[in-house]
Amino acid sequence: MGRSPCCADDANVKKGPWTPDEDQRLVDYINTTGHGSWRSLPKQAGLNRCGKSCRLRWTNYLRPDIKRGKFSEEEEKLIINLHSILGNKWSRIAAHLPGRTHNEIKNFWNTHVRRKLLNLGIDPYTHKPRTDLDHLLNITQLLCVAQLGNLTNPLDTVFKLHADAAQLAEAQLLQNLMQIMNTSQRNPYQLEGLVEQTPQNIPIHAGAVPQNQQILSNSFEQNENQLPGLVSISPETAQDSSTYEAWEKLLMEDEADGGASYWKEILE
DNA sequence: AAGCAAAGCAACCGCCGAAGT
DNA sequence: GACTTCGGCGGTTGCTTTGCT
Repeated sequence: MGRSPCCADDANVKKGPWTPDEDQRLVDYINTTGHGSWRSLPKQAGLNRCGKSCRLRWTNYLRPDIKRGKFSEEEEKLIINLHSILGNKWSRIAAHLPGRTHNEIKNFWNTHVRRKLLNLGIDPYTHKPRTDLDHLLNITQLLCVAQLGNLTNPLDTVFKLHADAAQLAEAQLLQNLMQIMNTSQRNPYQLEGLVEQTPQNIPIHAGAVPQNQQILSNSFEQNENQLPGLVSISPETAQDSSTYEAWEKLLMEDEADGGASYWKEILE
C-alpha cells in the first residue's frame, strides 16, 4: 500500500538545512508541550516544515540526550560486532549505543568502517575476507612488484620485504583459489557452490550468541596472522562468472608470456 | 591561490508495518 | 476485512568541508 509522500499536499514547506531559529522553535515547542502528533506539530510550533522533517531534525540532532563528536574505539568495535550479527539494522544497532542515532551510525559505517574493512580485505557485508576480483588484483599487483624486485636486484634487502609480502599474498591467493576450485568442482565457472551466509540469514535467539559474533572482534588480528577462509563476494562487488573469466584470461596471458606458466605452477 | 577530488554529514525520499477507523 | 494515517527505518542525495596538486 505504502503512503503518499510526506507533505505532498503542501509544496510551500521549507526544505534543506535548518536555521538556528527553526531549531530553537522546535526545541522550545517540544520542551513545553512534547512532540505529540508530528504531522500537526509544525503548524502549532510555527514552523514551515513538514512533520517528518521536524521529527528527523529532533531525533537526529536536537534531542538533548544525543552524544555528538567522534566515535570511540569501543563504540566502533561494538558497531562492527553488532553489524556482523544484525546487518544494516541501524536502528537496532543504535539501540545498543546510548546517545547515538541510527543516522549517525549509518554515516559512520559508510564513511569510516566500511572503507576500513575493505582496506583490510574484509567484506563489510559478510564480515569475512573478500575474494572479489578487485581485491585479488591488489594481491597480484603486490606479487608483480615483488617479482620485479627479484629480477633487478635479488640481494637487496628492500626487495626482501617485497618478497615476504609476496609470499604472504601468494599463500592467501593460493588458498582462495583452492577453495574456489573445491566449491565448484563440477563446473569451475559456476558460482552456486559458494554458500553465502549474510548476517540477515542468521537467526538470532535470545541468549544464544551466533557463532560469527566473535568474527569481527578478532578479525583484524586474524587477518594479520592467519589465512582466512573463503566466503562469497558481496552483492555490491559481485561479478558472477566474470571473476573466473578474468582468472582464465590471467592464466592464458601468463602462459603466452613465458612458456612455463607461473600461475599454472602455483595451481598445480 | 586556485582548482579539483574525496570525505563527511545532514537531510530527503520512499517503503513498510502497526494502529486506528 | 479494507482502507487510512502515522511513525519509523534504510537507502540515497547533495551540500559543505578538507586535503591534495
